[in-house]
Formats: sequence, C-alpha cells, structure tokens
Amino acid sequence: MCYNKSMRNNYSSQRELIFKVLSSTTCHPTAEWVWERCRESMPSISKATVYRNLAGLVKSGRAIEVAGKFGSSHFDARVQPHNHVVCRVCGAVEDSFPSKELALALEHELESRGYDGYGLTFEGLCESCRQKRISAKAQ
Amino acid sequence: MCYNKSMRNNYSSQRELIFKVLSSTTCHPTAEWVWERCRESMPSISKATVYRNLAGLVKSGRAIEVAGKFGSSHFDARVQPHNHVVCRVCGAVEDSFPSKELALALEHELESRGYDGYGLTFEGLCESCRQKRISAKAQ
DNA sequence: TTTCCTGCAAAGTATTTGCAGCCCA
DNA sequence: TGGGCTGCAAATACTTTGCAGGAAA
Repeated sequence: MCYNKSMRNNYSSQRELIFKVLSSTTCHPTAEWVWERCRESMPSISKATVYRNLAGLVKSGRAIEVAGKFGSSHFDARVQPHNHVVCRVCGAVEDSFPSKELALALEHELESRGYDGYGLTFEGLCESCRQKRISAKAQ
Repeated sequence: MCYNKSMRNNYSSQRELIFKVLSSTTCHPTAEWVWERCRESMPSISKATVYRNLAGLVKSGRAIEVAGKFGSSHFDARVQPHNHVVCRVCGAVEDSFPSKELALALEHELESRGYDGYGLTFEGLCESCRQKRISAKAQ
C-alpha cells in the first residue's frame, strides 16, 4: 500500500508525506507527533493540515484511530485487525497480536451480532517498561 | 456497593450525589451529562467537582472510563468486565455482553500475557438506531 | 480555469488547575 | 481546628473551522 501522485487526483505533497510518516512507524503516534516528524522535511507544514489529513485517511479507511485513555488520539496506518496495549506506566501504545483462539472468538462475535468492527485495547506494560521492571527487580 | 457517609472520612455530599447518579444509570454518560443530572438536585454543583470526582472514582476503581471515539470520555459505575458498542450513527455507548467463547478467550489472553485489563469496544448500531433502521426498511 | 488543498489564526470542546473559603471528622 | 473538598474562573490541551491564496488536473 502506498500513497502517491498516481493514486488519485486530489494529490498534495503534504498528504503524501503525512501518510509516509504514519505508515513508516509502528509507534501509533498522536497527530502532534506526526506533525513534528513532518516538519523535519517540510518545516512549513501546519498542524491543521496534519489533523485534516489524518481525519481523511481514517475516513477513507487508509488508517485507523486507536482509542487510548490518554487524552489525544493515536493513529495507525495498519488497518488489518489487530489489538493494542496501552502501557499503564508511560502511556505508549503497542501492538498486541491476539491468540488464534481470541481472533476466532472476536470474528464470531462480529459476525453473529452484525457489528462493523471493534477496538480491543489491553492495559499492561509496554516492552520497554517491562524490561525496566525486570532489570529493577534483578538489582 | 454504595457510597455514603460511613465509608470514609473525606465525605462530601457532592461526591455521594455524583456516584449515585452514575451508578443509577446504564447509559455510560459523559461528565457533562452527569453534571446536568446532578444540577437537578444540587443546582450549585460545579463542573470541576464532577470532573474531579469522576477521576477519583476511576482512580479508586469504583468506576471505569470507557474509551469512545467521540471526543469526550464516558463513565460507567459497573466495574465488572463487560464490553461496549459505540453506535456509528448517534455515538451512544451501550453494553455488549460477550459470548461465553469470547469471554473465555479474553480471560486466557489476560492471564497468559500478564495484562491488567482490557477495553473492548465494538462499532455498530445501538438498539434505538437499529430499530429505526428496521422501521425505515419496512416502509 | 476549476477544484481541491494549504497555512494561518481564531474559535470550539473537553478537561485541569490555582485559589480562597467552607465543611466534616 | 485541620485537612480535604468545593465553586469559580482562568488556564491548558486537543481539535476544528473560516478564509484568502496556491497548486494540481
């Protein structure tokens, strides 16, 4: 999946950059973070443009919005169903890939109830905080 | 479960009211909604107090915060694990009780990964919008 | 040229915080 | 009385919107 000139006629270099930034990270960034990254290569880009385009990407199904409990929205260019862990220590959002059993159960639930989709967010420790805790315990 | 004078020494009538309002509804209200309801019987109560106490209830495990995709947070005084549906039409939040299969799969996932909890929110139609759609189709 | 897009700044929501005073233990 | 809690208002954080101009087809 890519986002470039050839794809559609409402092209803008800003949108291409925003999508590139979003799809080249796995860190589920906030709009603010995407903006900062975009500014590195395009200093004049405005926050409004980032918000507008992220909303557009979500609307058109090219990105998803991850519901976190930390005020601002997080985005993700991987639209395939997968789950998330929100770290209870640092607030980072990471992927969590469900067991076969869980994936199946979720799929059944969608089908049998006629839901359109779901967001499943676990609460726990992210990799980095888990590591820190392990080292702390070792001392 | 109740919330009253005898429970702790930092009692306030505002907090008691807020908890009463929250626990006597199943509609997963926003802070704003709770405030409106509280004002009916205590017109002088301030929004800040409602926000402060809802945050406190969540912190102490007496309520949960439901992540919705509609800007403001929704609260729920039922802390037992259960899931939610956010209506894609009107934004209302409703309960969704999981199938046995799903409940089991979720429990396994928590246990095997060492997570603390989860929030599972489906996207679909709430009861009222589902009904409306059915009547619309019938015509 | 037409249409959609952008940057900027202002406006809009949702929520938090500082402060002086009040209430309960 | 003292600590915690309140109302108020200001401050913050996040996001959206109006507008005039700019870039793509």
